[in-house]
Amino acid sequence: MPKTVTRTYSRYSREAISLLGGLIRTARKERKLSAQELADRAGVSRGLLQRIEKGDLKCSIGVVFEVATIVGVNLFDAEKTTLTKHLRQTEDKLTLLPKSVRKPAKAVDDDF
Amino acid sequence: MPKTVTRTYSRYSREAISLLGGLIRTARKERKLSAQELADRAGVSRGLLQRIEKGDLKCSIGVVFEVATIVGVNLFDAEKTTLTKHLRQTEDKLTLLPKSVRKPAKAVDDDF
DNA sequence: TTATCATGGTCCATTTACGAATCAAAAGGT
DNA sequence: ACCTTTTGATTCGTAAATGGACCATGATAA
Repeated sequence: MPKTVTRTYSRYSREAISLLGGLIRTARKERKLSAQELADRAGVSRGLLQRIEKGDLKCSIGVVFEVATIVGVNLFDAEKTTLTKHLRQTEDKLTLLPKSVRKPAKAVDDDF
Repeated sequence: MPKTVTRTYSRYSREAISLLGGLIRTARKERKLSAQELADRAGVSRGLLQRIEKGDLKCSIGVVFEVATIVGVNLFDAEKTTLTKHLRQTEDKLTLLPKSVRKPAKAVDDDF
């Protein structure tokens, strides 16, 4: 018998993704797009779009973001700061941090 | 021969997800977690975490959000307004909108 | 009311993502 | 310098996601 993978998700993750799906659905209707139309524009099946709008945790993030972008729901509001700028900043920050994370071997002498 | 699905993504989607991965990686290192440790906590393999941090568009959104949540990267900052509140608001908005989207059959007389 | 279209759900075939194991290389502590 | 551990990158088998077709129901325009 095949073993089934059961993932656990935090309440926050579930709610956040559910909210995202709701925002997408709302935005779609406000723009008067049928599910099929939006699905076509995003290059996905209508069934998948349904799951996205329902907040299905197992949809690929690329597809979800793509659909969201099409109807104008942006996670990172690129108002003041552009996304690319953020990207660079993140990279910069990473070069400052140690490249590999490592625990001290034993107890250090700051333990009293 | 099996036909291969090739998706197209907008620049925004790619950059946003890439940024998200970078934020996760930065947060992980700041918290001095090894990739293996974070992967364990999230219940995913180290390989998958690598792809997430790299900004792989094909990872499931649930897993990405879960990892992000663990290291403290929140998409919707639940500061002032809680997520649940937003959820309710979205639902309310949906009930106001027409339940199905439909184009008018012919030309309406508001075209002059 | 009626005809039309959007939506929701299910089933199946196929593609794909994911976990596990492995290896090489780089990095950091001592 | 040495040794340990993190990281990056493969490969492969299996479980899961996705598309497509289908049907039933619901909603809306005429």
